[in-house]
Amino acid sequence: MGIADRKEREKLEMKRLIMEASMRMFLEVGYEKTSIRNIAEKIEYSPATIYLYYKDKDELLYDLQTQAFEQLFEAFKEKATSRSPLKRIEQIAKTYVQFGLEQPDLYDLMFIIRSPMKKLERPDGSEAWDNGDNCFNFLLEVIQQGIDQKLLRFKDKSVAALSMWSMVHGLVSLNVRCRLKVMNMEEDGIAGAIDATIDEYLKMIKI
Amino acid sequence: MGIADRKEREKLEMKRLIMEASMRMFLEVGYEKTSIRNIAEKIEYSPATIYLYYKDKDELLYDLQTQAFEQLFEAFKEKATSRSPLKRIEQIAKTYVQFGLEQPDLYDLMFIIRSPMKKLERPDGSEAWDNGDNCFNFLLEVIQQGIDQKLLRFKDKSVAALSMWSMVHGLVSLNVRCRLKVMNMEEDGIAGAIDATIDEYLKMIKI
DNA sequence: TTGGTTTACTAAACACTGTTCAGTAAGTTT
DNA sequence: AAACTTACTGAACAGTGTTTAGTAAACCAA
Repeated sequence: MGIADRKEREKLEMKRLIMEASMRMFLEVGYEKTSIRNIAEKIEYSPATIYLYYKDKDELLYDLQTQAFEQLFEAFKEKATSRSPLKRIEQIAKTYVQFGLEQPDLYDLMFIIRSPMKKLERPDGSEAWDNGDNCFNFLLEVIQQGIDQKLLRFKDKSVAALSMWSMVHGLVSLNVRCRLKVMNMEEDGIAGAIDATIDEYLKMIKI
Repeated sequence: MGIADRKEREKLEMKRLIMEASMRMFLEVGYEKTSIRNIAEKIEYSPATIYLYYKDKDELLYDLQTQAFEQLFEAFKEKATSRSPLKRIEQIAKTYVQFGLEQPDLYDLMFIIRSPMKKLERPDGSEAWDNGDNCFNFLLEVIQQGIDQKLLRFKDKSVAALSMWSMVHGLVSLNVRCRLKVMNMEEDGIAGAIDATIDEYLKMIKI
Protein backbone atom coordinates (compact mmCIF):
# COMPACT_ATOMS: atom_id res chain seq x y z
CA MET A 1 0.00 0.00 0.00
CA GLY A 2 2.81 2.41 -0.82
CA ILE A 3 0.65 4.76 -2.85
CA ALA A 4 -1.97 5.20 -0.14
CA ASP A 5 0.84 5.90 2.30
CA ARG A 6 2.37 8.49 0.03
CA LYS A 7 -1.02 10.15 -0.47
CA GLU A 8 -1.48 10.23 3.27
CA ARG A 9 1.92 11.88 3.64
CA GLU A 10 1.11 14.38 0.92
CA LYS A 11 -2.16 15.23 2.62
CA LEU A 12 -0.38 15.93 5.89
CA GLU A 13 2.34 17.82 4.05
CA MET A 14 -0.29 20.06 2.49
CA LYS A 15 -1.93 20.72 5.85
CA ARG A 16 1.47 21.63 7.25
CA LEU A 17 2.04 23.99 4.32
CA ILE A 18 -1.26 25.72 4.96
CA MET A 19 -0.61 25.98 8.69
CA GLU A 20 2.88 27.37 8.23
CA ALA A 21 1.72 30.01 5.80
CA SER A 22 -1.17 30.91 8.08
CA MET A 23 1.06 31.25 11.12
CA ARG A 24 3.58 33.34 9.22
CA MET A 25 0.84 35.68 8.01
CA PHE A 26 -0.62 35.83 11.48
CA LEU A 27 2.64 36.97 12.99
CA GLU A 28 3.62 39.23 10.10
CA VAL A 29 0.44 41.05 9.18
CA GLY A 30 -1.89 40.15 12.07
CA TYR A 31 -5.20 38.44 12.44
CA GLU A 32 -7.28 40.98 10.56
CA LYS A 33 -5.40 40.57 7.30
CA THR A 34 -5.10 36.80 7.42
CA SER A 35 -7.89 35.73 5.07
CA ILE A 36 -8.40 32.44 3.31
CA ARG A 37 -7.71 34.20 0.03
CA ASN A 38 -4.46 35.71 1.31
CA ILE A 39 -3.25 32.38 2.65
CA ALA A 40 -4.15 30.68 -0.64
CA GLU A 41 -2.23 33.28 -2.58
CA LYS A 42 0.79 32.84 -0.33
CA ILE A 43 0.97 29.10 -0.91
CA GLU A 44 0.07 29.55 -4.59
CA TYR A 45 -3.13 27.51 -4.52
CA SER A 46 -6.74 28.41 -5.12
CA PRO A 47 -8.79 29.42 -2.05
CA ALA A 48 -11.07 26.45 -2.70
CA THR A 49 -8.14 24.08 -2.17
CA ILE A 50 -7.87 25.09 1.49
CA TYR A 51 -11.40 23.81 1.96
CA LEU A 52 -10.24 20.34 0.91
CA TYR A 53 -8.06 20.25 4.02
CA TYR A 54 -10.07 22.36 6.46
CA LYS A 55 -13.83 22.28 6.82
CA ASP A 56 -13.94 26.02 7.43
CA LYS A 57 -11.87 28.90 8.73
CA ASP A 58 -12.73 28.01 12.31
CA GLU A 59 -11.08 24.62 11.98
CA LEU A 60 -7.96 26.28 10.63
CA LEU A 61 -7.94 28.82 13.45
CA TYR A 62 -8.36 25.97 15.89
CA ASP A 63 -5.18 24.32 14.64
CA LEU A 64 -3.38 27.64 14.80
CA GLN A 65 -4.62 28.03 18.36
CA THR A 66 -3.23 24.63 19.23
CA GLN A 67 0.19 25.73 18.03
CA ALA A 68 -0.09 28.98 19.95
CA PHE A 69 -0.91 27.15 23.18
CA GLU A 70 2.05 24.90 22.49
CA GLN A 71 4.26 27.97 22.37
CA LEU A 72 2.90 29.31 25.65
CA PHE A 73 3.27 25.89 27.23
CA GLU A 74 6.92 25.75 26.15
CA ALA A 75 7.46 29.19 27.66
CA PHE A 76 5.92 28.00 30.93
CA LYS A 77 8.15 24.93 31.05
CA GLU A 78 11.20 27.00 30.28
CA LYS A 79 10.57 29.88 32.65
CA ALA A 80 8.64 28.38 35.57
CA THR A 81 11.38 26.22 37.03
CA SER A 82 11.84 27.44 40.58
CA ARG A 83 11.76 25.00 43.48
CA SER A 84 9.29 27.08 45.43
CA PRO A 85 5.66 26.79 44.28
CA LEU A 86 5.11 30.41 45.22
CA LYS A 87 8.02 31.56 43.10
CA ARG A 88 6.86 29.27 40.31
CA ILE A 89 3.45 30.87 40.40
CA GLU A 90 5.11 34.23 40.03
CA GLN A 91 7.11 32.96 37.08
CA ILE A 92 3.97 31.64 35.43
CA ALA A 93 2.13 34.92 35.91
CA LYS A 94 4.93 36.99 34.49
CA THR A 95 5.54 34.63 31.60
CA TYR A 96 1.85 34.80 30.75
CA VAL A 97 1.72 38.57 30.77
CA GLN A 98 4.95 38.87 28.81
CA PHE A 99 3.65 36.45 26.21
CA GLY A 100 0.42 38.40 25.86
CA LEU A 101 2.13 41.73 25.46
CA GLU A 102 4.74 40.49 23.02
CA GLN A 103 2.41 38.37 20.88
CA PRO A 104 -0.88 40.26 20.86
CA ASP A 105 -2.19 38.51 17.76
CA LEU A 106 -1.55 35.03 19.11
CA TYR A 107 -3.01 36.12 22.44
CA ASP A 108 -6.09 37.27 20.58
CA LEU A 109 -6.50 33.90 18.96
CA MET A 110 -6.07 32.03 22.21
CA PHE A 111 -8.13 34.12 24.62
CA ILE A 112 -10.13 36.87 22.97
CA ILE A 113 -11.47 35.93 19.56
CA ARG A 114 -14.93 34.40 19.44
CA SER A 115 -14.25 31.65 16.96
CA PRO A 116 -12.27 28.55 17.50
CA MET A 117 -13.65 26.99 20.67
CA LYS A 118 -14.39 23.51 19.44
CA LYS A 119 -15.85 21.05 21.87
CA LEU A 120 -14.77 17.45 21.56
CA GLU A 121 -17.34 14.76 22.20
CA ARG A 122 -15.62 12.17 24.37
CA PRO A 123 -16.30 8.40 23.96
CA ASP A 124 -18.17 8.39 27.27
CA GLY A 125 -20.50 11.12 26.01
CA SER A 126 -18.99 13.96 28.01
CA GLU A 127 -17.41 16.98 26.43
CA ALA A 128 -13.89 18.32 26.57
CA TRP A 129 -11.81 21.21 25.37
CA ASP A 130 -8.34 20.15 24.51
CA ASN A 131 -6.91 23.48 23.41
CA GLY A 132 -5.27 25.25 26.29
CA ASP A 133 -5.64 22.45 28.76
CA ASN A 134 -1.89 21.84 28.76
CA CYS A 135 -1.30 25.39 29.97
CA PHE A 136 -4.23 25.35 32.38
CA ASN A 137 -3.19 22.05 33.92
CA PHE A 138 0.33 23.34 34.34
CA LEU A 139 -1.08 26.20 36.38
CA LEU A 140 -3.43 23.91 38.26
CA GLU A 141 -0.62 21.62 39.37
CA VAL A 142 1.49 24.41 40.77
CA ILE A 143 -1.50 25.84 42.56
CA GLN A 144 -2.30 22.45 44.06
CA GLN A 145 1.20 22.31 45.46
CA GLY A 146 0.86 25.83 46.79
CA ILE A 147 -2.34 24.90 48.56
CA ASP A 148 -0.95 21.63 49.87
CA GLN A 149 2.04 23.39 51.34
CA LYS A 150 -0.24 26.03 52.83
CA LEU A 151 1.48 28.82 50.94
CA LEU A 152 -1.71 30.19 49.36
CA ARG A 153 -4.77 31.66 51.02
CA PHE A 154 -7.07 29.79 48.66
CA LYS A 155 -8.76 26.59 49.77
CA ASP A 156 -10.18 25.62 46.38
CA LYS A 157 -7.76 25.14 43.52
CA SER A 158 -10.40 26.04 40.92
CA VAL A 159 -11.06 29.36 42.59
CA ALA A 160 -7.33 29.96 42.90
CA ALA A 161 -6.73 29.21 39.24
CA LEU A 162 -9.68 31.31 38.13
CA SER A 163 -8.53 34.19 40.28
CA MET A 164 -5.00 34.14 38.95
CA TRP A 165 -6.00 33.65 35.37
CA SER A 166 -8.61 36.39 35.50
CA MET A 167 -6.12 38.83 36.93
CA VAL A 168 -3.43 38.30 34.31
CA HIS A 169 -5.91 37.97 31.47
CA GLY A 170 -7.64 41.13 32.60
CA LEU A 171 -4.37 43.04 32.56
CA VAL A 172 -3.27 41.75 29.18
CA SER A 173 -6.58 41.99 27.37
CA LEU A 174 -7.47 45.47 28.62
CA ASN A 175 -4.06 46.63 27.49
CA VAL A 176 -4.11 44.81 24.16
CA ARG A 177 -7.49 46.34 23.40
CA CYS A 178 -6.31 49.80 24.43
CA ARG A 179 -8.87 50.17 27.21
CA LEU A 180 -6.24 51.34 29.69
CA LYS A 181 -6.12 54.60 27.73
CA VAL A 182 -8.88 55.76 30.04
CA MET A 183 -6.31 55.86 32.84
CA ASN A 184 -4.52 58.71 31.05
CA MET A 185 -1.01 57.40 31.50
CA GLU A 186 1.96 57.20 29.15
CA GLU A 187 3.09 53.87 27.70
CA ASP A 188 5.77 53.50 30.37
CA GLY A 189 3.37 54.39 33.12
CA ILE A 190 0.96 51.71 31.97
CA ALA A 191 3.70 49.08 31.78
CA GLY A 192 4.79 50.08 35.27
CA ALA A 193 1.26 49.94 36.61
CA ILE A 194 0.79 46.48 35.15
CA ASP A 195 3.96 45.25 36.82
CA ALA A 196 3.01 46.83 40.12
CA THR A 197 -0.44 45.28 39.93
CA ILE A 198 0.97 41.80 39.38
CA ASP A 199 3.41 42.19 42.25
CA GLU A 200 0.68 43.42 44.54
CA TYR A 201 -1.55 40.53 43.53
CA LEU A 202 1.18 37.98 44.14
CA LYS A 203 1.66 39.41 47.62
CA MET A 204 -2.06 39.26 48.32
CA ILE A 205 -2.50 35.59 47.55
CA LYS A 206 0.21 34.49 49.96
CA ILE A 207 -1.02 33.24 53.26
CA MET B 1 -33.29 81.50 11.00
CA GLY B 2 -36.12 79.08 11.68
CA ILE B 3 -35.35 76.88 8.74
CA ALA B 4 -31.71 76.33 9.70
CA ASP B 5 -32.89 75.46 13.20
CA ARG B 6 -35.39 72.97 11.90
CA LYS B 7 -32.75 71.37 9.68
CA GLU B 8 -30.46 71.11 12.65
CA ARG B 9 -33.23 69.41 14.60
CA GLU B 10 -33.96 67.06 11.72
CA LYS B 11 -30.28 66.16 11.49
CA LEU B 12 -30.18 65.27 15.17
CA GLU B 13 -33.48 63.45 14.87
CA MET B 14 -32.02 61.32 12.08
CA LYS B 15 -28.93 60.52 14.13
CA ARG B 16 -31.19 59.50 16.99
CA LEU B 17 -33.19 57.28 14.64
CA ILE B 18 -30.01 55.55 13.46
CA MET B 19 -28.73 55.11 17.00
CA GLU B 20 -32.01 53.71 18.29
CA ALA B 21 -32.25 51.20 15.47
CA SER B 22 -28.61 50.21 15.96
CA MET B 23 -29.02 49.72 19.68
CA ARG B 24 -32.19 47.69 19.20
CA MET B 25 -30.45 45.45 16.66
CA PHE B 26 -27.45 45.15 18.93
CA LEU B 27 -29.54 43.90 21.82
CA GLU B 28 -31.86 41.77 19.71
CA VAL B 29 -29.59 40.04 17.22
CA GLY B 30 -26.12 40.82 18.58
CA TYR B 31 -23.04 42.56 17.35
CA GLU B 32 -22.22 40.15 14.56
CA LYS B 33 -25.48 40.69 12.70
CA THR B 34 -25.61 44.44 13.14
CA SER B 35 -24.36 45.63 9.76
CA ILE B 36 -24.75 49.02 8.13
CA ARG B 37 -27.01 47.42 5.57
CA ASN B 38 -29.23 45.80 8.22
CA ILE B 39 -29.54 49.04 10.12
CA ALA B 40 -30.39 50.91 6.94
CA GLU B 41 -33.06 48.38 6.09
CA LYS B 42 -34.55 48.67 9.57
CA ILE B 43 -34.94 52.43 9.34
CA GLU B 44 -36.01 52.18 5.67
CA TYR B 45 -33.18 54.25 4.24
CA SER B 46 -30.35 53.43 1.90
CA PRO B 47 -27.05 52.30 3.46
CA ALA B 48 -25.35 55.33 1.93
CA THR B 49 -27.60 57.62 3.95
CA ILE B 50 -26.03 56.44 7.19
CA TYR B 51 -22.71 57.74 5.91
CA LEU B 52 -24.19 61.23 5.74
CA TYR B 53 -24.54 61.12 9.51
CA TYR B 54 -21.61 58.94 10.53
CA LYS B 55 -18.16 59.07 8.95
CA ASP B 56 -17.78 55.30 9.25
CA LYS B 57 -18.98 52.33 11.27
CA ASP B 58 -16.45 53.07 13.99
CA GLU B 59 -18.00 56.44 14.65
CA LEU B 60 -21.39 54.81 14.98
CA LEU B 61 -20.04 52.15 17.32
CA TYR B 62 -18.42 54.88 19.34
CA ASP B 63 -21.77 56.55 19.93
CA LEU B 64 -23.29 53.20 20.81
CA GLN B 65 -20.45 52.66 23.24
CA THR B 66 -21.17 56.01 24.85
CA GLN B 67 -24.74 54.91 25.47
CA ALA B 68 -23.58 51.59 26.84
CA PHE B 69 -21.24 53.27 29.31
CA GLU B 70 -24.10 55.52 30.29
CA GLN B 71 -26.11 52.42 31.15
CA LEU B 72 -23.31 50.94 33.23
CA PHE B 73 -22.81 54.28 34.95
CA GLU B 74 -26.49 54.41 35.86
CA ALA B 75 -26.25 50.90 37.26
CA PHE B 76 -23.27 51.96 39.39
CA LYS B 77 -25.11 54.98 40.74
CA GLU B 78 -28.16 52.91 41.50
CA LYS B 79 -26.47 49.93 43.11
CA ALA B 80 -23.30 51.31 44.74
CA THR B 81 -24.91 53.36 47.45
CA SER B 82 -23.56 51.98 50.69
CA ARG B 83 -22.00 54.28 53.30
CA SER B 84 -18.92 52.13 53.64
CA PRO B 85 -16.35 52.53 50.85
CA LEU B 86 -15.45 48.87 51.21
CA LYS B 87 -19.03 47.79 50.79
CA ARG B 88 -19.42 50.21 47.90
CA ILE B 89 -16.42 48.67 46.19
CA GLU B 90 -18.09 45.30 46.55
CA GLN B 91 -21.28 46.69 45.05
CA ILE B 92 -19.37 48.12 42.11
CA ALA B 93 -17.57 44.85 41.45
CA LYS B 94 -20.75 42.81 41.53
CA THR B 95 -22.69 45.30 39.44
CA TYR B 96 -19.93 45.23 36.85
CA VAL B 97 -19.86 41.46 36.63
CA GLN B 98 -23.62 41.21 36.53
CA PHE B 99 -23.78 43.77 33.75
CA GLY B 100 -21.17 41.89 31.75
CA LEU B 101 -22.88 38.56 32.10
CA GLU B 102 -26.36 39.89 31.35
CA GLN B 103 -25.37 42.13 28.43
CA PRO B 104 -22.57 40.29 26.68
CA ASP B 105 -22.96 42.20 23.43
CA LEU B 106 -22.80 45.59 25.10
CA TYR B 107 -19.88 44.38 27.18
CA ASP B 108 -18.17 43.35 23.99
CA LEU B 109 -18.59 46.79 22.54
CA MET B 110 -17.29 48.50 25.66
CA PHE B 111 -14.34 46.34 26.62
CA ILE B 112 -13.47 43.68 24.06
CA ILE B 113 -14.01 44.80 20.49
CA ARG B 114 -11.07 46.39 18.71
CA SER B 115 -12.88 49.21 17.04
CA PRO B 116 -14.29 52.24 18.65
CA MET B 117 -11.46 53.67 20.72
CA LYS B 118 -11.40 57.21 19.46
CA LYS B 119 -8.93 59.62 20.96
CA LEU B 120 -10.00 63.19 21.39
CA GLU B 121 -7.46 65.92 20.78
CA ARG B 122 -7.88 68.40 23.60
CA PRO B 123 -7.54 72.19 23.05
CA ASP B 124 -4.27 72.16 25.00
CA GLY B 125 -2.86 69.54 22.62
CA SER B 126 -3.13 66.60 24.99
CA GLU B 127 -5.28 63.58 24.30
CA ALA B 128 -8.23 62.13 26.14
CA TRP B 129 -10.64 59.26 26.05
CA ASP B 130 -14.08 60.28 27.09
CA ASN B 131 -15.87 56.98 26.69
CA GLY B 132 -15.88 55.06 29.90
CA ASP B 133 -14.28 57.75 31.98
CA ASN B 134 -17.53 58.31 33.88
CA CYS B 135 -17.47 54.70 35.06
CA PHE B 136 -13.73 54.66 35.67
CA ASN B 137 -13.80 57.87 37.68
CA PHE B 138 -16.67 56.53 39.74
CA LEU B 139 -14.45 53.60 40.68
CA LEU B 140 -11.43 55.81 41.28
CA GLU B 141 -13.32 58.00 43.71
CA VAL B 142 -14.47 55.13 45.85
CA ILE B 143 -10.99 53.66 45.82
CA GLN B 144 -9.52 56.98 46.88
CA GLN B 145 -11.85 57.00 49.87
CA GLY B 146 -10.92 53.42 50.66
CA ILE B 147 -7.25 54.32 50.62
CA ASP B 148 -7.77 57.52 52.61
CA GLN B 149 -9.65 55.63 55.31
CA LYS B 150 -6.94 52.96 55.32
CA LEU B 151 -9.41 50.24 54.40
CA LEU B 152 -7.47 48.99 51.38
CA ARG B 153 -4.03 47.46 51.22
CA PHE B 154 -3.18 49.48 48.12
CA LYS B 155 -1.13 52.64 48.38
CA ASP B 156 -1.58 53.78 44.80
CA LYS B 157 -5.10 54.38 43.56
CA SER B 158 -4.12 53.65 39.95
CA VAL B 159 -2.76 50.25 40.90
CA ALA B 160 -5.84 49.59 43.00
CA ALA B 161 -8.18 50.51 40.18
CA LEU B 162 -6.22 48.51 37.64
CA SER B 163 -6.16 45.51 39.95
CA MET B 164 -9.88 45.58 40.55
CA TRP B 165 -10.81 46.26 36.97
CA SER B 166 -8.51 43.55 35.65
CA MET B 167 -9.98 41.01 38.02
CA VAL B 168 -13.62 41.63 37.13
CA HIS B 169 -12.88 42.13 33.44
CA GLY B 170 -10.86 38.94 33.41
CA LEU B 171 -13.74 37.00 34.91
CA VAL B 172 -16.37 38.42 32.61
CA SER B 173 -14.40 38.32 29.37
CA LEU B 174 -13.05 34.80 29.85
CA ASN B 175 -16.58 33.64 30.51
CA VAL B 176 -18.19 35.61 27.69
CA ARG B 177 -15.65 34.18 25.27
CA CYS B 178 -16.19 30.65 26.60
CA ARG B 179 -12.59 30.20 27.70
CA LEU B 180 -13.65 28.87 31.11
CA LYS B 181 -14.78 25.70 29.35
CA VAL B 182 -11.26 24.46 29.89
CA MET B 183 -12.09 24.19 33.59
CA ASN B 184 -14.55 21.40 32.83
CA MET B 185 -17.35 22.65 35.02
CA GLU B 186 -21.09 22.95 34.46
CA GLU B 187 -22.76 26.30 33.94
CA ASP B 188 -23.74 26.53 37.60
CA GLY B 189 -20.29 25.55 38.72
CA ILE B 190 -18.75 28.30 36.66
CA ALA B 191 -21.18 30.90 37.99
CA GLY B 192 -20.40 29.71 41.51
CA ALA B 193 -16.67 29.83 40.91
CA ILE B 194 -16.95 33.37 39.58
CA ASP B 195 -18.86 34.47 42.67
CA ALA B 196 -16.40 32.74 44.97
CA THR B 197 -13.49 34.35 43.15
CA ILE B 198 -14.94 37.83 43.55
CA ASP B 199 -15.63 37.27 47.23
CA GLU B 200 -12.13 35.96 47.79
CA TYR B 201 -10.67 38.94 45.95
CA LEU B 202 -12.69 41.42 47.96
CA LYS B 203 -11.39 39.82 51.13
CA MET B 204 -7.81 39.98 49.88
CA ILE B 205 -7.77 43.69 49.16
CA LYS B 206 -8.89 44.65 52.64
CA ILE B 207 -6.14 45.77 54.94
C1' DT C 1 -42.88 83.35 -10.12
C1' DT C 2 -38.69 82.04 -12.16
C1' DG C 3 -34.14 80.38 -12.15
C1' DG C 4 -30.07 78.96 -9.65
C1' DT C 5 -28.12 76.73 -5.71
C1' DT C 6 -28.00 73.81 -1.94
C1' DT C 7 -29.55 69.77 0.47
C1' DA C 8 -31.08 64.91 1.21
C1' DC C 9 -31.05 60.87 -0.59
C1' DT C 10 -30.09 56.60 -3.36
C1' DA C 11 -28.60 53.04 -7.05
C1' DA C 12 -24.79 51.10 -8.36
C1' DA C 13 -20.35 50.05 -8.07
C1' DC C 14 -15.70 48.76 -5.73
C1' DA C 15 -13.01 45.89 -3.13
C1' DC C 16 -13.14 42.89 0.16
C1' DT C 17 -14.80 38.54 3.04
C1' DG C 18 -16.04 33.11 3.71
C1' DT C 19 -17.86 29.40 1.14
C1' DT C 20 -19.76 26.17 -2.53
C1' DC C 21 -19.95 23.71 -6.77
C1' DA C 22 -19.42 22.24 -11.45
C1' DG C 23 -15.87 21.08 -14.33
C1' DT C 24 -11.14 19.58 -15.64
C1' DA C 25 -6.99 17.22 -15.90
C1' DA C 26 -3.96 14.14 -14.02
C1' DG C 27 -3.16 9.81 -11.46
C1' DT C 28 -4.63 5.09 -10.46
C1' DT C 29 -6.90 0.75 -11.19
C1' DT C 30 -8.89 -2.80 -13.91
C1' DA D 1 -7.03 1.30 -23.37
C1' DA D 2 -11.03 2.31 -20.70
C1' DA D 3 -13.01 3.35 -16.39
C1' DC D 4 -12.71 5.32 -12.18
C1' DT D 5 -10.73 8.33 -8.52
C1' DT D 6 -8.35 12.15 -6.80
C1' DA D 7 -6.64 16.94 -6.58
C1' DC D 8 -7.46 21.10 -7.94
C1' DT D 9 -9.60 25.47 -9.73
C1' DG D 10 -12.69 29.31 -11.93
C1' DA D 11 -16.57 31.24 -11.16
C1' DA D 12 -20.21 32.16 -8.63
C1' DC D 13 -23.14 33.29 -4.23
C1' DA D 14 -24.15 35.97 -0.45
C1' DG D 15 -22.45 38.88 2.62
C1' DT D 16 -19.46 43.02 4.42
C1' DG D 17 -17.90 48.41 4.69
C1' DT D 18 -17.54 52.33 1.76
C1' DT D 19 -17.57 55.73 -2.29
C1' DT D 20 -19.42 58.15 -6.08
C1' DA D 21 -22.32 59.93 -9.60
C1' DG D 22 -26.71 61.32 -10.27
C1' DT D 23 -31.55 62.81 -8.99
C1' DA D 24 -35.27 65.14 -7.09
C1' DA D 25 -36.85 68.05 -3.82
C1' DA D 26 -36.24 72.16 -0.91
C1' DC D 27 -34.70 76.60 -0.48
C1' DC D 28 -33.27 81.34 -1.69
C1' DA D 29 -32.62 85.50 -4.41
C1' DA D 30 -34.22 88.35 -8.46
